[in-house]
Amino acid sequence: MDALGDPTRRAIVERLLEGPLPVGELAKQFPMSRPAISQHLRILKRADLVIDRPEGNRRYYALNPAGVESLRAYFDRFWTHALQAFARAVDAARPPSA
Amino acid sequence: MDALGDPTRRAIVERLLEGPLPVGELAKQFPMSRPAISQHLRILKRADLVIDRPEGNRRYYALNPAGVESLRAYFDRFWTHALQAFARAVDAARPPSA
DNA sequence: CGATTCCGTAAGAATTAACTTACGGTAAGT
DNA sequence: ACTTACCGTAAGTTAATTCTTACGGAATCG
Repeated sequence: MDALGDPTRRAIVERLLEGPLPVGELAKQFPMSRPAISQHLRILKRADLVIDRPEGNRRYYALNPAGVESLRAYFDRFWTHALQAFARAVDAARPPSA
Repeated sequence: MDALGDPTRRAIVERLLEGPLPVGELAKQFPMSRPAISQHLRILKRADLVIDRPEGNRRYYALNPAGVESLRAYFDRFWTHALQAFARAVDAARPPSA
C-alpha cells in the first residue's frame, strides 16, 4: 500500500495492467534511467504487487494477482465502512428539531 | 491519490470513517504534534478527501463523499483492468503446443 | 572466446516530505 | 477587557525518497 505512494510506481503498475514487460521496455516509457525503474520494481516486488520471471536475457515483470487482490480487499473494507459513515452523516445532517 | 501515500494520513482517514472530529481530538490519537495533524489535514483537503466545518471554537473534519467516491471509481477501473490482464495471463500460460 | 545486450545493486547527490517550535488570529469563558 | 482554548500557517531542521553514475554478473551473438 505504501508502494503505491509514488506516482512513478503507480504508472508502472498501470502499464503492467496491459501485460508483462521486460525492464528495458518498461524503462523506455519513463523519463528516468533504467536503474531507477529497477529500484521501483524492487519496491513493488517487496510489496508483492508484481512478480518477475527471467526469460533468456531479459526479465519480465507482471502484476501479481494475489497482491492486487489483497489490495482490493483492503479497499473493499474501506468503501463499506465509508458508506456506513456517509449514511450516519446524512442522518446527523437532519436537524433534530432546531 | 498521492494523499494516501502517507501512513499517518491513511490512519486519519480511517479514523474519520467513524465520524467527524475536531482537530484536537484527532491529534490526541497520534504521537505527533497538533500542527503536524493540521498539515496532514490540509493535504487531505486539497485532495478533496475531507471537508471541514467550523463549529464555534473547534473545526470539524469529515470524509468528503465525493472525493472518496472518485477514488473508488479509479480503483474500480483498476480492478476491472487487472482482471482482464490476469485472464490474458492465464491464456498465455497455456502452452500453445510445446 | 570476445563483444554486446540486459539487468541488479551499491554509493552518493539532490530533491522532497514530515515533523517541531513559534506565532497570530478567532471564539468562548470569567 | 482579560484570559484561556482551539486552530492554521510559517520557518527551519531532520529524516527519508528518489534519482544518477558506476560497476559486475549472466545470457546471447559473432
